[in-house]
Amino acid sequence: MSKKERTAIQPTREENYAEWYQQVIKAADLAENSDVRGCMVIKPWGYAIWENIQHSLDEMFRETGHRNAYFPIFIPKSFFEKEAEHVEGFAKECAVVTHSRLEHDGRGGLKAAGELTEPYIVRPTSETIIGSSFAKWVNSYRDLPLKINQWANIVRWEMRTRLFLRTTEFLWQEGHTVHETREEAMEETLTMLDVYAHFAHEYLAIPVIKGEKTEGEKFPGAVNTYCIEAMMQDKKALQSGTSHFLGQNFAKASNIRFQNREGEFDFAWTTSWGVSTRLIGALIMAHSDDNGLVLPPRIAPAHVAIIPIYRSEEEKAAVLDLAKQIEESLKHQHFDGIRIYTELDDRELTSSERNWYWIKKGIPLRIEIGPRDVASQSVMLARRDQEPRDKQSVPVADLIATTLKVLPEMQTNLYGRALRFRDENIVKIDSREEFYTFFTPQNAAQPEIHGGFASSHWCGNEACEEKIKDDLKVTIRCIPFDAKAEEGACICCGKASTRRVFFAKSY
RNA sequence: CGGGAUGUAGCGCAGUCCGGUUAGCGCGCUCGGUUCGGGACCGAGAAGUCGGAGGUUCAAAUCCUCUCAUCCCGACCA
Repeated sequence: MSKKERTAIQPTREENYAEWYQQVIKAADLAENSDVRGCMVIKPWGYAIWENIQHSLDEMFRETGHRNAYFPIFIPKSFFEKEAEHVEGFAKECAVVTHSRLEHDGRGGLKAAGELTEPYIVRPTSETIIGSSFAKWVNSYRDLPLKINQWANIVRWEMRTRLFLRTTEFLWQEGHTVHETREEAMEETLTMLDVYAHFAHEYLAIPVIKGEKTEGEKFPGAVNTYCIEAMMQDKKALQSGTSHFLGQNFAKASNIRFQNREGEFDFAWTTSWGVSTRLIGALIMAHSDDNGLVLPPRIAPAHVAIIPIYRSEEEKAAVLDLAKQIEESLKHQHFDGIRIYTELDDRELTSSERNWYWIKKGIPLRIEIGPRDVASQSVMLARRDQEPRDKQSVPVADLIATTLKVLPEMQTNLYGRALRFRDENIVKIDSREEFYTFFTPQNAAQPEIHGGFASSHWCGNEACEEKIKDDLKVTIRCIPFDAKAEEGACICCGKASTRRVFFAKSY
């Protein structure tokens, strides 16, 4: 009780959250910085998580009537200029291609040559380039709705980057749809937000709050932006996905028109929505602990690490024999429709080293098999959602049944844990003083640690939002959908308000 | 982009203030042996153009200038 256990990750979350986050990524070997400023190399274990995210989401997109397509990475500058707010929002973070070739500079190096007549922007988002195609594809109301998704890479020249959370280049999906009516486009916008929320809940085991962004926080060029917001373990908010109702703004900019049922021309109604590799950052910060990554089974690249333990060659033969037999039997199983992947780790390392290796990588289950187990025809089973030394002996005959029972149980357990944490850290605050105290760090040395989410009244005035942002670096994360109509006073100015919104510090 | 810090072996660091033989330490790695069910131990060994460029000096990891990268704080950021 008294002696503190050594944790696999140092510092701990408590000691230095930002550094802990970096160390978890390193220990799990998810990604690393590259030689290109702000860009990451996503390593196999991290990329496999992204692929799982892709597969699961892609099925949901397909089921909701979307089809995948691909559009150019380069966007002519003139396309970009068509939507004024859009330009305003993205201009400061665009990579611009101005030349088409390299020539020898006569000093042993190369210089850019072949200046383009019109510069290309490396896509920071694709509304405008996709819009130009949509304008050609849409002629009649019979062509609608048009529901397209693209999996792509994006470049935004951010000043400050952090692995997965904000990188110069990142991977994402962007849905772009075109509709005949405002109502239909709005329905699509909200449907896709639901898909994201469902995905976060069911696969990432992360509870999210669905809501609408304020005028100040919405997507440049959108009429309405909806989002899912999640709470990380440092109690900060992470915007995990957005869905935009674009009205006719982009249709007008890209000239997406169709002949309606009366034979007249109408501008179409469009939407766009996306989630990115940032979700991996959310996953890390929602579940991981001081021993490293913790992965919900439904998104984990592999589910069971099998760790044979032996001394002599005879022991090795017997133990490996059982290990292989177990691997064989497990890897054809499915839980929740997901195929179980195993990792038989017989590297020449001590068993505890191999054990800790997989703990740090967040694999849901570890199975240790030693000579004693061969004799008793049982194995030791350890769950990543429990302490490293909590293990249970399971007869080989029951192993498949136990695995199939435990994996979904862990998924539920992780969600429950995250939900409890979040709800414990959402506080209704009605006094301005209390609000300021709540968001003022207790310890100046660790300004990261603060209260959580505040559910407070807001009058709807942008000036109040701005004031709170300036004073506390706290923003309105969203106006939640499930907010009940309620009389109250704005936390900032005291004027009448009709509903609460969520305030928090965010990533 | 502003303020601060850091950059020395694969990783983590000392050495830099106050310039001086052959640049150290821990982990990791290789070889040999003992170990192995909670991050093993003993012995031997390999590995570094001190982030890069330029300068000062008889002499630079150390001083000066510039530059690149990373981290933290800010500004910025669907």
